[in-house]
Amino acid sequence: MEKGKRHVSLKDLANEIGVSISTVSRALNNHPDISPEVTRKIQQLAAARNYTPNPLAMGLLKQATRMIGVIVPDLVTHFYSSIISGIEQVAEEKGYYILIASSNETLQKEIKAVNNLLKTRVEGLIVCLSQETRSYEHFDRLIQNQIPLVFFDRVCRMGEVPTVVVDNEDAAQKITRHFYRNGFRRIGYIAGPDHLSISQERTRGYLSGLKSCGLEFRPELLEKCNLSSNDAIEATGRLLSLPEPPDAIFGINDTIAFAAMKEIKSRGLRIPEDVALVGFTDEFHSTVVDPALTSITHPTFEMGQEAARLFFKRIENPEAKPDQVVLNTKLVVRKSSVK
Amino acid sequence: MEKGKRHVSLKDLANEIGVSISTVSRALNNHPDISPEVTRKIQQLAAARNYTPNPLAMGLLKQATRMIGVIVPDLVTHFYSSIISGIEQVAEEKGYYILIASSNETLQKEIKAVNNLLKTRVEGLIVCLSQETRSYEHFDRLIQNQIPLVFFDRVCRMGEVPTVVVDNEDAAQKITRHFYRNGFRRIGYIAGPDHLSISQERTRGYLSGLKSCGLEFRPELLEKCNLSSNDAIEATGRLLSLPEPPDAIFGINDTIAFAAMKEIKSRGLRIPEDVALVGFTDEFHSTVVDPALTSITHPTFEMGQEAARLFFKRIENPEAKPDQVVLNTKLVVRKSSVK
DNA sequence: TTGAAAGCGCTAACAG
DNA sequence: CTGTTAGCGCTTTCAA
Repeated sequence: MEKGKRHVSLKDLANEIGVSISTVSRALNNHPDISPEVTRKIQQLAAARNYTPNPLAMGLLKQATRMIGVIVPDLVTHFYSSIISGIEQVAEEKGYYILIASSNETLQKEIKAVNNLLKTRVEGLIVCLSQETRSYEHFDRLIQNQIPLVFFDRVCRMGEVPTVVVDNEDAAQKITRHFYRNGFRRIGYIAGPDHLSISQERTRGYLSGLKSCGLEFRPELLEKCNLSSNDAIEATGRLLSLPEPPDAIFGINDTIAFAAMKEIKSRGLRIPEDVALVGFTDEFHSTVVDPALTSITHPTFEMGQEAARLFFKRIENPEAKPDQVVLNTKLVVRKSSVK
Repeated sequence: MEKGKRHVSLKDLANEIGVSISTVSRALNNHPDISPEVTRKIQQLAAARNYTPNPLAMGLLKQATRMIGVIVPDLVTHFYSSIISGIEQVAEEKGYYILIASSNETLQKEIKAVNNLLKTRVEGLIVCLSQETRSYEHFDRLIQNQIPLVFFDRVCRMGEVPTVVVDNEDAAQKITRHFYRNGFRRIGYIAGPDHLSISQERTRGYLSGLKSCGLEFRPELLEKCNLSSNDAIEATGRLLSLPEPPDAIFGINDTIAFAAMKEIKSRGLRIPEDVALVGFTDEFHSTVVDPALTSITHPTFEMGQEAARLFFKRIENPEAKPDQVVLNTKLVVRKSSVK
């Protein structure tokens, strides 16, 4: 290996042994044409020299980079990092790498991430939409060009693109009924932006949950916010300032549940005595807050795994009808919602 | 562009216009040799056809992939994801991508991650050691081969490798003194594995802090644990079961601080009345737990930025003496440590 | 059984 | 001003 070069190439091996590059290539691929002894010798040298095939060269040749782009709304929320871990696990098994980008919940950065990832020649994308995203041209381009695409959690273009979601309507219904069973009657709900699939579905579950309990829907108890902590705090404030404030609230995700908890406490109200609270959060954080938070836990790691599996299915069989995987959630009851 | 091909190449453009590939290449690079009108025409077509240079080809040619490998102990802790965001931001400015791998706190996966990332021809690595790592051959190989390497938070081979850390000794001293000032005298400390730089340094700060307050060091108040939640719970248990248990505890990181909080509460003890608690955590989680947790906050995002900057410095000037950046922490006092 | 040559997409030295 | 050629590392015909 010449100095300055950090990786051994087939050429280096070929020169050292005194055979041609193609012989080395074949030997390393266990091609039957090459004599066993030559093969052995070459493989030994390759191991000794720490040879690994250059993925750039392979990529050029095969037009396949073995890289998947993953776009999430943010990196620091446990929900997404856990999903990423799931994706990574399955990808690794297949010898793929993932390139992670964050949209920061903005459409602009999402579009940029799509473009950047495509520039790097990822073989396809696994995406959770940003909360701002309500036009989908940047994804339609991919669909037209047959670039493998999978959505999870916040999805669009279902039917054209494989998706992994949880049964959001069911989850929201479970929460509403749980409140009812525990004696709460003025059930408030802090939703997200209307155009998000998860928000719509959970709102639907909230409404049908109320209905099935024989409760009337009161518009003032349904608050909306963008998914930021600050906005959620304000939304909670509005609910609590109502002439007849709710005796129970559920927040559409992690961020909102915690924000609501902060705001309730900061007003000197007790949970669950004055206001019960349920959120969508993970196991760990739910138990560390006080009172422990009743919550819908997502099977995040599995969501990631499933998304990756759908991705590979897509690569292997691009023409097949896209799958729609729906995972189940679990309502874990803790102190925050039981008087 | 032939069908089936997902990306336009110089050749495609060249054929379409009827010039040579090199003319197209030069035009796109604004080479002065090419006539202005030809340049304009080519650039227009390239834009229309959505041409982007193939990074694989460039990588092959230039022997530079513009990718950085990042290895962290885990992905789901806010501390690391926030650092990653910082790295990513600086990398993006330089037109670099990062490839993230998790060691899962094990040496075995760390070694594997190093090898895998090198296989993909990343230009170098930015790493936080796993808690198990006490032998460094896998990094020495990189150092010998002049492959750019930066360590952050948990570091080794200082002097040979640029590092970014916080002033851990100072931080631990701050905590100890804070306890003392607030009337606590039996100050317990839950450390991590001995071989970790952060653990050593914080222990040193704990000891010097005690000394400067005129307190005697009691060995039974210094507990060790691996950095898992369960182990931290046990360590806390041991402290609390002491004949003379501590009236204040500080935990070496996020995970441990939360675990300690759980264990203290589960024994029916009050914070801070029975036991005061201080941790190393981020802003957000510190305020959502109850009581709000006094803590040392790391400038995580800046740590990431700084690590990336050191990395590029290394690439640009491989011979320079490696920098050792030390960032400051802040003690944010909340309810958990003030009676 | 092995080698030579072409080609994946790109740049740069060399010709014209 | 533009085209030809070689080469980055690899696989795969085609020849021998």
